[in-house]
Amino acid sequence: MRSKKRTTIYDIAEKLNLNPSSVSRALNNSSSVNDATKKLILKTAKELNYTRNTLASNLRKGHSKTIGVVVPRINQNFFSNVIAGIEDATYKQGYNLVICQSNELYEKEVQCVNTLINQHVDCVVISISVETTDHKHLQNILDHGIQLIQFDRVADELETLKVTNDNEQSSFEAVCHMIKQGYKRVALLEGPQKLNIFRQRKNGYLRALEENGLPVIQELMIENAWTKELSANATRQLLSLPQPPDAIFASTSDFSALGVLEVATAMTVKVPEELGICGYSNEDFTEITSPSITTIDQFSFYMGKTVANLYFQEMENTDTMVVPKIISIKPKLITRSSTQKS
Amino acid sequence: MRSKKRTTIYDIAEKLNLNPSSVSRALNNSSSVNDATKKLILKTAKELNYTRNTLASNLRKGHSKTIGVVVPRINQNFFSNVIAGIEDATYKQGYNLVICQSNELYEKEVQCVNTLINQHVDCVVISISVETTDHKHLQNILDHGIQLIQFDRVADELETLKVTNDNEQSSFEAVCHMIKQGYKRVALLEGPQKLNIFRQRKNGYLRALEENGLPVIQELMIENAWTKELSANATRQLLSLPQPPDAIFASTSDFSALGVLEVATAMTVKVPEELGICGYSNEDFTEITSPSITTIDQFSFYMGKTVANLYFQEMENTDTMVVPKIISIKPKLITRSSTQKS
DNA sequence: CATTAAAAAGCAATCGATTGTTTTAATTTA
DNA sequence: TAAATTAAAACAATCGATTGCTTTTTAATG
Repeated sequence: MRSKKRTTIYDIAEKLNLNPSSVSRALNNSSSVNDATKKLILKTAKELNYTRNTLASNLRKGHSKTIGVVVPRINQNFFSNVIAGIEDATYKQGYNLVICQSNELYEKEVQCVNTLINQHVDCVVISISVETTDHKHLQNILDHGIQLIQFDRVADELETLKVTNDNEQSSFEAVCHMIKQGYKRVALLEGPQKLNIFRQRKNGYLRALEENGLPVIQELMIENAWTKELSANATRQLLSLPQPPDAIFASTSDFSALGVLEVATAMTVKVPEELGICGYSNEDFTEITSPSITTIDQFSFYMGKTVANLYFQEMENTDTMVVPKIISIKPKLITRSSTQKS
Repeated sequence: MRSKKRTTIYDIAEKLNLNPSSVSRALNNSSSVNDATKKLILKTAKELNYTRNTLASNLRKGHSKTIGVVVPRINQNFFSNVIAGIEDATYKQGYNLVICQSNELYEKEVQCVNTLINQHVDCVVISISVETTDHKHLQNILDHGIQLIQFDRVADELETLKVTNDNEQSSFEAVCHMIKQGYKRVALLEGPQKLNIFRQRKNGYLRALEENGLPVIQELMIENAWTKELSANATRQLLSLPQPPDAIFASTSDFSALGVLEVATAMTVKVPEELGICGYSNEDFTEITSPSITTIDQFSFYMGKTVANLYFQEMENTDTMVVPKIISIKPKLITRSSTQKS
């Protein structure tokens, strides 16, 4: 099994009494090979079951036609959709994807990045882990002359190509929507503020309160409620307040929103009449809970495509300097029953 | 950006007035390099920001330390979990993953496979598309001396390493469970019978009927109901029958089960009292529908790990022949409200 | 028919790391 | 101190494809 030798251009050359270079050119459809011999070479290649050794080819050519992707978790809806989007776009260009997951661990993220650098990928696409505050490893990518595109969770300090969601604006709109529905005490479940996306969402929330002339109430803002369980706990705490909120913006995820909904139901607090709920991400299940959950769609698949296309675009300006560029995608508020107070 | 030249072992050698071979050996911690020089080389390598060119290394070594994965869709819970499992296991061994998606298209699947062969991956892990009936491309993998592992949706005819779910048994148990709950007319929503997994599930269904002395009723078995929409249609059709079923086994997926549930609710058919529902896959949402949906857990993450470990195991028997081997994982029935008739 | 231009094929270096073999240097033994 | 042994480093070929340059062959032109 493992010792089977593969056909190379030398084998083809030898069989046809030609020079390997001609074989190579023929296989690359160069015009400096006679059509007849070209046909002959192609035929023989097929006969001998030849396939190009991409390793050798890329080594010679100086690139790998490979894009490395690092995400916290592959099996998370948002990320797997982004990856699917990237794959969709890169595949057409003959590029391959090498996927790594950091598992939200800084150490593993650094390892992943190093592996990708070793692999000589042409580009690294990354969404950083929650633990990541230091960016030496990202700088290292750049130092190796490798293109770097950050998406979603990006390191603001590092000037690179970025594709982000406009978290601030979408959160603003979500909270405005809730206020317009008549909710007056809107609570916020925050994610780790280390991550810029969660800071932005908080800012959107604050701006919405402000623009609607509502006070900012500290006890209605719960830090680090970014899992279903943490959100459930937070909800219990919030609903037991002397002055409980009449709405909760689970800015971290739909899973958090789900946690809220479950606790509310358990405590016989009526949603949406007594409590409005808004999540984030538009997971499939938000449509089918009862009541269905208002949320924000991030266009994850499209985001992936955007990332890929950004790379190909930048590829083309060979000689010009790389200018840090940020593409911001505007997420869409999906209003559902969980916020239909009226 | 793109013209930045990377440090090679030659650069290090030149700087230290040594031979590249010594540098290489030092970096590989060979014993035939003096400890002092080894340290010096390592230090210089770090200074010059050296990283090994895996392309060159692999070319020389004759392998790529890369595993190619082909799945119908990356962003499908089951598959992304399997991939996460594979990644988890392979990462530790210093292997990389190249991921492709066939989008359920035969043509694209063939293309993916060819790319992976070109890439000289060490192993291809595949779950075939719904369109795939022909297996030349898989044979081709073998012919190139590349290890091949099929999982979940496998081509029975091709003798390779396989990791599968025991679909027959789990379906049998699911239907038995429903019958035990008192359901007497259990309908079946089938997937495309081209795929062996769907054939097996049907067999399990049939065996359950037989062993419980229930008749097989043709009009209760609906072909090709493998999306939410198709299942919804099928359900409408089933529930309008003069003698409608009192339970539906949506053997294709939980999404199908969801379709069933929605139609039942719309038609004011009470679940589980008047209609039992069982899905397949244990998607997250099955827990939170009302009622929650009985389903079957496939241990997808574990399945991925199993695939990876199978490869590493087989790696070790260098000289022995590869014996076709099948690892069958027993899925687990998760009983929930949607089948609690009593 | 000789000369020139163009087409086709061959030659050889290159990408960067690895590794079997040889040479040199250092150390040990007689 | 010379010979033998061992350690360390140098040399050179190799993996397979690509590509600039040279040579050979063929076709075209005057």
